[in-house]
Amino acid sequence: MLAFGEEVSGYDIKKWADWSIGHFYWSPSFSQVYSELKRLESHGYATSRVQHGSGHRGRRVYQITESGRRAVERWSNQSPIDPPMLKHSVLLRVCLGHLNEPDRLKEILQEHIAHVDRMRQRVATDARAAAAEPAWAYPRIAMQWSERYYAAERELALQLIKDVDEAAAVLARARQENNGEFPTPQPNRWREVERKVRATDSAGR
Amino acid sequence: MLAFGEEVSGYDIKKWADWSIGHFYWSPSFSQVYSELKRLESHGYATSRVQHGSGHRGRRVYQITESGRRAVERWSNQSPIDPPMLKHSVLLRVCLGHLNEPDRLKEILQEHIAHVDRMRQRVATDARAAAAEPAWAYPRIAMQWSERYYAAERELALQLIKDVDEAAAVLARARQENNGEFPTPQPNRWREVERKVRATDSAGR
DNA sequence: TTGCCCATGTAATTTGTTACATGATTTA
DNA sequence: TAAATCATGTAACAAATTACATGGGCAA
Repeated sequence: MLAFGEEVSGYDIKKWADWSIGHFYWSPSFSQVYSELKRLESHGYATSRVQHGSGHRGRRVYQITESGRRAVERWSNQSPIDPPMLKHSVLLRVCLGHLNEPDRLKEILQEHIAHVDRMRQRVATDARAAAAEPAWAYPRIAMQWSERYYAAERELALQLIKDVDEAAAVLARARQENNGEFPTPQPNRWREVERKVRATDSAGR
Repeated sequence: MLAFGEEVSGYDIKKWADWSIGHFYWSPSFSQVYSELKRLESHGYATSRVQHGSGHRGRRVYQITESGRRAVERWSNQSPIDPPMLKHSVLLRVCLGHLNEPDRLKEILQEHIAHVDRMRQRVATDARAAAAEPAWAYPRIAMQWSERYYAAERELALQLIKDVDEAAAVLARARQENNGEFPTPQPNRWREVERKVRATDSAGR
């Protein structure tokens, strides 16, 4: 975030992260921001000074160095693009759906949708605000992406609510044919499947 | 994953995680799987035994206990539903777009799309395979969700490629008006914006 | 018969969070 | 003037990865 050239404090960075990149990249805790800033400085990627007076009790502000700018540019241009990492605990619950009542599962999905809608509203407002500064042109299109991402997330969750009924029906039918017991998959059945899938997968390339 | 009732080893779990859960929840490293299994056992949530012979050099397999089943059921039903966590380094690069040539940025987005397409193909095949086992009804709809998620990701990236041109144009124009220098945002300008946004945000609730 | 993948783990390290401490400033 | 928020940090802990070690089975 220092790469935008502003002189900012750790507190600023955390707040800004919550506001913008937090939507598509997790926002670190305050304590980590502070310690990473120190690390950046020790590597010569940033310099710091303490701002006194004018209503502050000594706030340390950081500024990127030329070496730091080059390093982040190098990262952005050349580092391998690793796949996005997602930890979607709601989907994890769906995957373990047989442990919940279908209605409870759908309730959880509705709550999830409500949260997504709130986030979408927020990022939409922020994206409009970002339009005021030309320097924020790229952060702005990233925020617009987030807005559309939340919209997609909503639609996917709605579809999933329908699918829950279907899965519940499949399980109920299998249970009947299995004397009321939850059907256990054939031991290690998924391993054959995975092997077969991987074979056709590598053949396709 | 033990909650499906099968007796599995750490290796099995890791492979299965890569295959299914990995699409919507990150897949842990082998070493973590092994140590977490030990922890589960120490808490009485699972039992283990060593399988000998038949082409194995002593593989330790784990099975969930009743206490473990109740614990995961409790988690799934009652634990607070925290928001999904995303770490999308491609979007991070877009956000830092002013460090790259727009063409390089679009190249990165194209590579990302290619990766997404591969993953989508894989999960689609896996989801079809999962249809064979009634016990996999819920994992299956989770995989179908992943398939649609990848489809959405693709569309979002395509839109973003268009937006990059727009942002590049905005920046170029601002640079001209700024004697060829990259425009720096007004110091802490975003803080006012954030304050204003938050104010209207809380008023809305 | 050599090299590769399967399989299981340990140790060291990195990454990131929570809990706590502290004081200054704003606002109700 | 009390409570909330701004602001900066430290210490302890938890989560997760990488590097490494080891041996068995299988295919060229």
